[in-house]
Amino acid sequence: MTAKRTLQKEKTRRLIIDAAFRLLSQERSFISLSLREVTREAGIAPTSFYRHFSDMEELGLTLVDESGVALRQLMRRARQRFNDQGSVIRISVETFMEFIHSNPNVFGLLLRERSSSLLSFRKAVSRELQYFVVELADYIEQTQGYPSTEARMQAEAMVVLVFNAGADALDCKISERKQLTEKAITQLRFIAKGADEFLALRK
Amino acid sequence: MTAKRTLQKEKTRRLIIDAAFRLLSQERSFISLSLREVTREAGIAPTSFYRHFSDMEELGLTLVDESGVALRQLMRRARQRFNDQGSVIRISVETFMEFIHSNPNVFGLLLRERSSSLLSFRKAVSRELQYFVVELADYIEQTQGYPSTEARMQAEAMVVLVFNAGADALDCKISERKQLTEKAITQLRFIAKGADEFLALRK
DNA sequence: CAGAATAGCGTACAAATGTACGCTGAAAAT
DNA sequence: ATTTTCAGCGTACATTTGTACGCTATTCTG
Repeated sequence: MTAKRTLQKEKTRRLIIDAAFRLLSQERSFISLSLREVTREAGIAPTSFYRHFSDMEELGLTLVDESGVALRQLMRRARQRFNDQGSVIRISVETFMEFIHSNPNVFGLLLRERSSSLLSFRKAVSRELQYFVVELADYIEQTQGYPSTEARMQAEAMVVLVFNAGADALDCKISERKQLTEKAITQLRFIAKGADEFLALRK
Repeated sequence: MTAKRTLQKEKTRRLIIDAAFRLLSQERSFISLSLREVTREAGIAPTSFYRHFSDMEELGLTLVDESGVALRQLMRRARQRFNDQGSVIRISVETFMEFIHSNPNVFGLLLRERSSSLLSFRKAVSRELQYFVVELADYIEQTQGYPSTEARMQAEAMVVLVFNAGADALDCKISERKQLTEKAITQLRFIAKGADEFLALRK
């Protein structure tokens, strides 16, 4: 058995990851973090970092990945609510906004690294966003009976708009977030109605 | 008179600004540029930088500003084309895509600093984007007769989507850009049609 | 239990950074 | 003509960075 060691290693790895997230939360982009800074915050020696990640890039990709997991959990939660109550659009947007409110650092990471200077980061974020898009497109395809191309376009537009609203939400007073949410909802309704009309005309 | 000196100073200032743009063009975010790097590229001594900017931040804001000017010029060009030919949406998107193609560094700056870790940068980019939004909202208000709130929302959604398509365009092969453009156009048409329907129902 | 493996540490070093300080020569002001 | 101004430079220094190297103590393997 190799239990104790593996466990301890996992623990230190978590220290590093959590330290990085903590540093990110305070208005800093991942690229601006230094290896030493992260290890300092984690309470380990700089060189110990290499026992867990070969690179700051590797750590960054791990963070993006973890953020993606958090987002997917959110999606599931939102989908459950569809069945119970309210409009799809409203529930989706509101769930997303709640997520941003309670995980600003996680969302902030995805937001910033979406246009990172490192291609690998951009690709990683883009991949995470695709989960969102695909899920939503499937939903649209099934409930509205749209062709998949159009469903995909609609879903993509919606995700982009919600993501953007989230970015605005991070910078504005919490009192203004409600308004921001309503704006996003209206914009998504534009799209939903527009796609509907668009397809009707094509028949 | 104080002509010769002022002129020379202006010239060096341009050297700095152009050097920064040049460095940005090659897949680097502004934050990652160092003062020394910029002066090296500009061919001046590091300390000379301070004769022109107190800060790298001040230089960055200048770059955003100059990019904004370039964008506004673009808007004017697009508006002229409205009168001649084609649909508003198609012309707008295509003009934008052309801009990105011929000024990837300028667009890249705005794209990345939109979610910069410096609040001042985010505000600056946001301000530049507002010009776009206001112009478009006015156009919609006048040609379609929408209430200004809805026109604004529609314009904002459109700008966000086009901007996003631009981001994708930077990363994909040029052969795929045409497709990306068509997708954006379809998405904007969703919005246009949707807003129309939305307002019709409210009457 | 003896020996191998390895997580984490401390030391060390070269490279790069921002910027303080004082100088110089040319342009501007007097 | 003399003095003042000031853009640009060179030197200098304290910080910070990434990471190579070897040691130690603990855990795992046989």
